[in-house]
Amino acid sequence: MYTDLMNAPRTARERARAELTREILTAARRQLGEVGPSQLSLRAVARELEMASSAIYRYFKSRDELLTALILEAYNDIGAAAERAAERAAEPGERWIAIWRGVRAWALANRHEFALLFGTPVPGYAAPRETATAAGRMPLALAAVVAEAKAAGALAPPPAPPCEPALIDADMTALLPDAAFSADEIARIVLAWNRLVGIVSYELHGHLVGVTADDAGFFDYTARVSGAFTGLRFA
Amino acid sequence: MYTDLMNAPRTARERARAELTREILTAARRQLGEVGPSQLSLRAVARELEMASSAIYRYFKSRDELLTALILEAYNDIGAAAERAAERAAEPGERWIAIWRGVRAWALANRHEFALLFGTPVPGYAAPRETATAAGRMPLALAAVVAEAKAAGALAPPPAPPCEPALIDADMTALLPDAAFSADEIARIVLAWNRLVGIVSYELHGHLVGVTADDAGFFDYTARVSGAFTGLRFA
DNA sequence: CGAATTATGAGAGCGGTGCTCTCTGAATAG
DNA sequence: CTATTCAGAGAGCACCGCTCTCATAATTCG
Repeated sequence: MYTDLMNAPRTARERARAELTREILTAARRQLGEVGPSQLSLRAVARELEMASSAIYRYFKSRDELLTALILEAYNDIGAAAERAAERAAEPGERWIAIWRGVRAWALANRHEFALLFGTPVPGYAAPRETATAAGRMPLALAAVVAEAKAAGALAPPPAPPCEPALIDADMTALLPDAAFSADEIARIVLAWNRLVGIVSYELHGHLVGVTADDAGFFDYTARVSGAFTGLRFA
Repeated sequence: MYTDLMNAPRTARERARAELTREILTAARRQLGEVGPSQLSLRAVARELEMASSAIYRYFKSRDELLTALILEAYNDIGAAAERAAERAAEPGERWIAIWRGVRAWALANRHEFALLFGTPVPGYAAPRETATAAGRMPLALAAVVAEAKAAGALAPPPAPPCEPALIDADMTALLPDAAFSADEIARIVLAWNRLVGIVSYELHGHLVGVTADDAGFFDYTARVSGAFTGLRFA
């Protein structure tokens, strides 16, 4: 089910299958953008594609599986947005801000996808193995900036109490290769990542109305403060 | 609709109405705890109460209104948990940690309610006026600790770039009365509040699996780091 | 008190959902 | 050419939110 589209289809049937799978996915994504995850209806997707609703089940064995596929796409999408933003600036501090702004812009333009990734998990959903790498792209973009600063010797010493190494998963240190991050540095990157999606979620969900007066400005402030906390220096 | 239960009912009808409204609410909350917001079904609540599903609509004119009532309850609940936790410690640093732990404990024990408050907003929901004060109780408990430290002259100067006053809503400064907080101090409290629900959300949604090795320990680290960022001093 | 009004509950019904099953026809494999 | 696999359609099940009508009970008013 939801067979990998990249394995070159040979027969006409396989080609048609791959094509229709993509069509279902793009139609679903379109509708997701309009009505949000909870309202996304398999039957509506089938209607848009002018096929029987039962036929969809030949391609995705449940609504949850369709949503999972969309989650994977969205993770790659927001990760790509972060990576693209990172390329638009050279100096670590500027790169950091660029990534933050890029992620926020993506989230504002794709709020339902963002909700799908970081909002309430869909009930029947369990993250498959492949999701992890896609999900890691965005935080890895942040980590790369810190690694760059560290390599240049421009990483400021941590201000507050340090994080004990035992609190960080061993897989995590292994996942960040070249930089040889300390546990404390990893912890700060994790917190920065958490802060980024946290503040965007707050803005998207309306928790900041009557609190902040300038969402974009407060976001930039948050980005700088969070970067400084991670050890970056700003102009 | 969803008439205030506190206005003393006089006639038998009003008494019965108030009673049944409460029964619906508690049944709904029970089911919410089991299946989560998205799966909460008005018909199932009606079945549990052995009444026709259509009769529920005499008390809540839609599923969204029922959810709104549950949101209000949950906001007060988590706020009360924070306030109770605050009372269990005297010194500001300990109070801060106590509140954080209290909120986390509440969230772990009421994950679906927590999702209702800080997860993806329910589609048809628009926060009514009364919700604001209930929603403010938890962050206000945090602010109170900072105010206490400030009054005692024990608030450390801010480490990183300050927040410009223009970024904070005027209503917000007016809402925090006695403490005469600066915009920068408010911004830090807002960020601490955002961090608290952000890190709990990450833990609840599984974004920390394979990242942290000890959720409770990492949470405590986050609480300390966040407190220090806000200006508190820890032993 | 009796009549008029109002609030409440039950039931049927509408259009929607996810999902399963069976049946038919077309593409593939041997 | 035949046997098998696979894609699609349709009917149907159980559930959902919500609306409407109708009868009955509680309240208010003359």
